[in-house]
Amino acid sequence: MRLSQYFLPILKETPAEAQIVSHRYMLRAGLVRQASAGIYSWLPLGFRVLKNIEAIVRDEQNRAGAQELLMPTIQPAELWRESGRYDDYGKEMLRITDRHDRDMLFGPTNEELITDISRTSIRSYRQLPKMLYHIQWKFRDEVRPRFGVMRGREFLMKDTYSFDVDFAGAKRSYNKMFVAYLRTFARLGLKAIPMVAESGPIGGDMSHEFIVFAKTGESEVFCHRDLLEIAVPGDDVNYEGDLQPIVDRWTAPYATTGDKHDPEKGKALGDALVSARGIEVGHIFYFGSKYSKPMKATVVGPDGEDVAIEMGSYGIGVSRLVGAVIEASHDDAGIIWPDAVAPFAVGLINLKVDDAACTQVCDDVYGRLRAKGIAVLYDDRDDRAGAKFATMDLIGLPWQLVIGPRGIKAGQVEIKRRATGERQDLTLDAALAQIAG
RNA sequence: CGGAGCGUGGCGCAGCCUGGUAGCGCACUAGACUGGGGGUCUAGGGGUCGUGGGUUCAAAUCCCGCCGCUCCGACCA
Repeated sequence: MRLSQYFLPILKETPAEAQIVSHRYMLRAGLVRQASAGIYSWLPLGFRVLKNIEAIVRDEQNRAGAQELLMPTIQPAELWRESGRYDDYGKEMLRITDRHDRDMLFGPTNEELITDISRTSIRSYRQLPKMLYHIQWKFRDEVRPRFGVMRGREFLMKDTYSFDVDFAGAKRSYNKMFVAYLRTFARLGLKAIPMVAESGPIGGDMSHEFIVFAKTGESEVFCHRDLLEIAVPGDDVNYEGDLQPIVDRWTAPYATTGDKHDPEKGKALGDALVSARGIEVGHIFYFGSKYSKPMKATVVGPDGEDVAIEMGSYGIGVSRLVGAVIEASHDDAGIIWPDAVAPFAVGLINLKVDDAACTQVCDDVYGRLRAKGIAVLYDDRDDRAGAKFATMDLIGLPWQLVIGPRGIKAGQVEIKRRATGERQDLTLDAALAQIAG
């Protein structure tokens, strides 16, 4: 993409409303624009990041055996009356009335819908287990939206729901998602630690929040430092095998969010205790028959008796992750995108567009990179070198390829790794080889 | 939902206290000079001062209502 033609509204000054670093950079780098409190438009650069994150989330869900579907944003109130949540949910739920005066709502979550789907289509235990997910916009009418996309009212979320005939099956589903989440966040370049979370109405230990450390995190968290060093399951992980040892390994060390912290246990860890602020990027939990019972989602079991389906739900805040990644990866000059989510892999800087030879080389390099399938943002604008460097640093592309008349004379180009700031003068071929990695 | 604050060209702000010609920086347009870390000069365009009412000869400025947005707290992926 040629920057001269790209829609990238960069802000030199920080908008007054942005308090935390990810929000500031998302506005300044032209990723999003606020439409209303807690509601954002995604501009081209931000949209690319959002889609990259979504693709990784999707890939890992599929790998774990979950199947994608898509449920609507607008739901009938009727289902929520069945589960009893229509009255319980309160003002966070945006209620709507259609032209026929029917009560509708903008979904804050999808348990009711998915339970309705399962009860009409899954009749026998032989059809289980199943894991279904969707990636969809949700709306929660937060009293006080803040921190940009980190706590918006409208947000993109991946929700998986598992269906099993008994607890042992539900546990296997839970473990699959546990492992999938470890892998997903690692691929996004994040170190996310599973922590014991509020277990909800069912109790037990099958509820974990996945937390990313960040100075601006919204809640205080505590964990054993060993958790920061455990290797994430690799591509070869077998989801059909026994995942319990992996889960045990990750859940053995102490790790909990602030509200469940036990100071005694913390003290016992001594130097090994890590206390930090964290951002919740995922939450998995088992809820048994909480919805299947009232909504009569049952299957015929092996013994011919009806049993309520055992369910769990597993969320990842996709849009929130854009903010979380920035919180975890930035410096004073701007964003530092991990390779896996970067909107473009390379920023190509033409230092002197009115130098015919220089532009010739840059155009050629632009073509070669694209031919290799490498996403490149080509700064072909007639602007000062300094301004171009500052823009590239702000938008945080992993590689900068800098080409100017001076280097061309010496047979060299400069590549800069955004994350380290390291710069190398190389021949063009060597630079391209390095970028292609 | 409790407490606090802010709405003035696209963005960041001053002006308001003490009523009297709407201003600055950035961005934008044109030209010239410049050219390896957010350049300089010249000349321009763009604002019914959130909105409705009130006071007054006169309201961005004083008073009241409403709307929007932000911050602290409680709450939440």
